[in-house]
Amino acid sequence: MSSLCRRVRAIFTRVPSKPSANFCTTETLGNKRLVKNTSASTTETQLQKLVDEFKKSSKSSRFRHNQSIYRRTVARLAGAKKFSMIEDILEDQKQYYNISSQGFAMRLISLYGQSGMFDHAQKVFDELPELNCPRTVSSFNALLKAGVASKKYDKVVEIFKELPSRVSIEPDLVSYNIVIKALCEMGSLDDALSMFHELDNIGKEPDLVTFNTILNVLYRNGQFSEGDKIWAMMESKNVVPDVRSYNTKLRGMVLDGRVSEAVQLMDEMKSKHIIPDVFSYNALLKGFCDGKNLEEAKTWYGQLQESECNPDLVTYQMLIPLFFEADDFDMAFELCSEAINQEMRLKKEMFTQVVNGLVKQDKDEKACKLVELINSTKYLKYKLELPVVD
DNA sequence: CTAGGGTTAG
Repeated sequence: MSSLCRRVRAIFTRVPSKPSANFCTTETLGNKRLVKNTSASTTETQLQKLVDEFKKSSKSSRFRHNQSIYRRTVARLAGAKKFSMIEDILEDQKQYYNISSQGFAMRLISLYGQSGMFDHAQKVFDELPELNCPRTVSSFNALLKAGVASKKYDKVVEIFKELPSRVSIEPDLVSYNIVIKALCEMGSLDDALSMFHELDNIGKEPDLVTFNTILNVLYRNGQFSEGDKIWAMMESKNVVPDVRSYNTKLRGMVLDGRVSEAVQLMDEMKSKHIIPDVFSYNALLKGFCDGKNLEEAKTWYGQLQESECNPDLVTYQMLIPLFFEADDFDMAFELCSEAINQEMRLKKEMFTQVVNGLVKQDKDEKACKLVELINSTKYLKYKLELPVVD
């Protein structure tokens, strides 16, 4: 291998926590040789352990009060597509008396929704009376939301149409907001808009959430003047736009190529004491990334750092490619370092590009520094190989 | 003590 070739090599290797788990076994199936990595089954075992621990812990009512541990655990299992494990955990919860408290039952519905298991969510809703839990508009809304979360938009619309009369529930504004959201997500913009306009007829006033949902779908789809009309309607109804309203408008302007107007809108927000958040900054940064405007991107990244909010994964996923594609590997290096310090889970490929670019520009010291920084982290699941430097 | 709705990139 030529030395140049070796120099630019920065290959990622998986380093398991225990070396003994590193070996691969091969087996033959017909004429194919399959490589079976034992770390897969290690994960399986770990997750099963997690499930067992969880079920044990949930005997304690104190544990059951902890919402976030439910979310995190279920999210992790869903990420690994271990749906039967999710079922195992959540069905197990039904034995506890507080399932009859509406909040706890709704949590199950919502957790099933979050995992994409809408049928299970629906089953919990159907079972509520047996669980001594009254079905109300709140649990109905939890079910609708579960449908949106699991992207079963047709189901949301269907349930909204037929279920209330069957179980005598009166949908409220929250129900409408969720269904409007579902219609937006399934691309039925016209239906979403007609439901929005129909609110008036049924004696319901759209609120901030309704407006933000509609504004988002309009601006996102390039219907800028329609969005502006809705914006005006919102103000005429004395619904005060919040940071999310502004963010959706910022993204609209950027999508429309009006980046300097977006900058002005940012000033307008500040003058109205609406503090821009990381979504606001990301919206502007997207504009500068699309326009390959490195200087403005640097400036606004600086503004973001000085602001009360922090850059997030989206910020770095936009900015790092902007700079390495323009061969500004020094800036890419800075961004990577900051991202790592904030424990951002960037893809290994992104780091490879930066390391390779640094090596290409003979910035070996930085290249090595970056690799060492990555390898010293505990939160990243991969390791980099040090570039071979002459 | 546990409850419901709206935002970004790739």
